[in-house]
Amino acid sequence: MTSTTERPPKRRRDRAAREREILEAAERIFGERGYQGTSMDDVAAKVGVSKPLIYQYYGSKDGLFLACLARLRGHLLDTVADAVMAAPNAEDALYAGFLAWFRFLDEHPQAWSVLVDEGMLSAGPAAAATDEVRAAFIELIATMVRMNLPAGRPVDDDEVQIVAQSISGATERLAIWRTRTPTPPTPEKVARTLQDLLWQGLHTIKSS
Amino acid sequence: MTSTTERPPKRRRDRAAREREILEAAERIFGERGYQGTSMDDVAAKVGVSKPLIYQYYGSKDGLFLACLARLRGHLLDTVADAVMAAPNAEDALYAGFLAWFRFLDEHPQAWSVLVDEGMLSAGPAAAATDEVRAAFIELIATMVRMNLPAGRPVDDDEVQIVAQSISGATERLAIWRTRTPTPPTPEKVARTLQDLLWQGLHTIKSS
DNA sequence: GTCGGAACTTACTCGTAGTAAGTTACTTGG
DNA sequence: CCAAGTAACTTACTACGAGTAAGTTCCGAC
Repeated sequence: MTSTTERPPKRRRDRAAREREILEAAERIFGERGYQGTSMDDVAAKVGVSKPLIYQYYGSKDGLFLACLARLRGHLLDTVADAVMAAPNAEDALYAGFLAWFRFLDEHPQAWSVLVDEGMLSAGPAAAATDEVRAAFIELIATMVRMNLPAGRPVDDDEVQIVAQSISGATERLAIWRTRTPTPPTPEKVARTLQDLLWQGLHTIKSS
Repeated sequence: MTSTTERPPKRRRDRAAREREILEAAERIFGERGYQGTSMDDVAAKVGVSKPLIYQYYGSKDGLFLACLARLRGHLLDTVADAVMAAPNAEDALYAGFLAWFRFLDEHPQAWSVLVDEGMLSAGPAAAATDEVRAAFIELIATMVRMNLPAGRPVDDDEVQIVAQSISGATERLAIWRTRTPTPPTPEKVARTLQDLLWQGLHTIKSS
């Protein structure tokens, strides 16, 4: 007999638990299919919950994506910043930062595509959020670049910006390229080559 | 009297003329609002034509976007390649290539956003097309890099790829940054700084 | 003229973001 | 134990944009 009390599979959970559950599913699906390729119905189905609940908790698709981003952003930034700060000098810091970046993205491929590769939007809050992550990195790089220069001398800020933007763009593109190449060079190789490419040139930044 | 013959504003045109008209409108609107922000109804309304006609001529939204891309791609590639080829030596070629790139994008801002900044998609033919443009540039850069190296010596292809990808990423990010900065440095300044940053390091590429 | 094809439209389908309004289960005071 | 009260959750929509089926209108050739 189909007893009326036979419904134990998934009961109500409190808000915090459900939010975590939703966030986890969203990270997976966004990572697999990208922002555009993911529908809110997909996420709802995966969690086993109805769509409006997700809207109640996260407000919008952008809001959900943003929440996924926030975690990754912190994790990635910390990893790279720690590596940079632990290095004994500027030359090593440059290499260590690159290495940490490429290693992290190797080890968290779905994080990667959520953050940069697929997630890009033309406009809206999600794009703003990825830009924030980028801006934070660029600031980190600019700081490193200044550290590398003769102390006390004033510096051409435009040149620092140009260099920092270049490095950010280069590392991002390299990361994308590595995911799309069947047998990419190791993180060590890429970091080493990039360091070689940039190290000499970093001394050419002029005073302002 | 509202005479029945008072309808001269827009008559039928032959296919080629309409296609050009649609393409022109699409380039403008894609340039202003990005790929995602543009609807086929918008384009149809702008031209003063119904949506299915656009589908008949261009097949899909991707197809229309692709057609916009094709023109720009050729124009931009030619401009940069010409500048590179006209330079007397590798050092000047590097600078000339950067300069041509930044100048072109300064002079065709809407072209720019269609091509790289806003147009990015997660998947589909449009993304493939922008990737093709990028791939063409990377090949051009790789060729330049090889030219810059001692002739006859075998070269580490991984390192050339890493360097070419880096340069491509750097120039793209710099272009985006310049459009978003109120008073960006001149193309000359950016090209000069980038050249200084990279020139020394380009000699560190190793034999394979 | 009338026939044939190219140019063009109306009126849909389908999928997905987002919402209004209601229903069900848990909790807490009496 | 019971009756609110509220948090968790659902059904059943709207709105809008991509893409299509099936036609209608104009123009040129014979």
